[in-house]
Amino acid sequence: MPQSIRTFSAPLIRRLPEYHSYLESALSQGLTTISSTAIAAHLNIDPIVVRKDCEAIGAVGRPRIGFDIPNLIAAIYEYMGWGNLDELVIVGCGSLGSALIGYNGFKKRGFKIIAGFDNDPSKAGILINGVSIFPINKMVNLVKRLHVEIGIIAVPPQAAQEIADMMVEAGIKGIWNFSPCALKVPKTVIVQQEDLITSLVILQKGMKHER
Amino acid sequence: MPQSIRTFSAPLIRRLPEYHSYLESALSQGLTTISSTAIAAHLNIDPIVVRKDCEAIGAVGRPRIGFDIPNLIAAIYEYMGWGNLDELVIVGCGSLGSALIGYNGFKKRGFKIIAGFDNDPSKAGILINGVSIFPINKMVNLVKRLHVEIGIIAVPPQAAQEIADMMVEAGIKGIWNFSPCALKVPKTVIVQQEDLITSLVILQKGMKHER
DNA sequence: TAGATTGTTAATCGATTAACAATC
DNA sequence: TAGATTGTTAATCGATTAACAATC
Repeated sequence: MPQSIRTFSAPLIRRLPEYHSYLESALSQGLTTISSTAIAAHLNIDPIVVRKDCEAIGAVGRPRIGFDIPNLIAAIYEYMGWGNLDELVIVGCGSLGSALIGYNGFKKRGFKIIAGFDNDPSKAGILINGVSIFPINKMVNLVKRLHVEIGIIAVPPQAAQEIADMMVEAGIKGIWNFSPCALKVPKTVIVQQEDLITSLVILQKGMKHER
Repeated sequence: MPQSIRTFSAPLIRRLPEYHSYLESALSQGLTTISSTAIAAHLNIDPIVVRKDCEAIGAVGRPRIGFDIPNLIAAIYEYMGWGNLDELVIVGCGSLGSALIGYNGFKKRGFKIIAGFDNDPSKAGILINGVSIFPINKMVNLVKRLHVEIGIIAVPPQAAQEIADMMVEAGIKGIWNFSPCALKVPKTVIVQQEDLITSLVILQKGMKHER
């Protein structure tokens, strides 16, 4: 089945890395096959979900035996696109921005922050975790020239829309927005809102609901 | 309608703060009422969604006129619980943990980080953004004594399960987990997984889907 | 009144869960 | 063979979208 007609589903994308990490550990323990039941038990979810997800990414198992672990790992790796490298730029190099630049998890998943931008002139020219920081007025040209398609916004909310406009002008197609504010962008540009506090409220509400 | 039988829905919780921020700006421009259509147009969503959400939080509008802005703001404030103060502790004060401790957005939404813990002895006793950092072996007692119910985990993945176990022992009921790994906890404890890279992959997949 | 907007009931859609036949 | 597990089809559930009567 060609990639293009596979369905795209956020819950699936969230679960696959969890399967992957468990499969890696199972493989390192010498196992070669595993049942959906076993994966599900370890992750505390329903086995049917695991079977459905395997089906969605095109992995096939064998009745009575389960799934071949290396195959399943490869299918997840392929579906998640961890083999391709995607380059990112980030605008806003305060404490959150710096933490993102310093985060090691990007590389393993096929992402690389190639430049940072900040409106504080004293930051221009410095390196954070090996990434060069530029003044913000260099952003549009640099992004155009390097054909970067994903931009991270980690600036105060009042500055976020202006940065988003610049990113759109620079040809960015996807914005990962850490500012708690709605951005106006053309329909061709996708915004992934990362409102940390909202996640925390969802946790809090979930706790009250549970009680 | 009492709080307890209102439905709990994550998408709703995500949208309400966006309404709130727009309502605040409309109010500061001297408006006193607003239609769901106007809110929806500004946020690029369907007006029906806005009306449904208003209904869910118990706000009532008037045909032809719309919703009273102060009332709607109050209803959101109440539903989100921004008036109550919830105390948090954080374990792991590296760059991500420090960025969270330094983040200003908690206060406005009724959250406060009251202590940080780290296994690096050189950090014991220091202040980050006014928050005291303690050695990790003080965590269980302090959390028990202060009856803190929410814990943040911002440690490397290989240490996350151990910290989660300690938190459960300390009586924590909700864990906000920034480590990319599944945690095993009793059913009475809720884990909100905050896998940053997964959000980025969802953005990336959305872009490919769009194209 | 006329018409814009709410509130409500029904339809759609997607994801999860259930049931069960196929298969090794 | 017997039985565990897959693969598939159907049912459920919740959220979104649509339709429309009520109302100011």
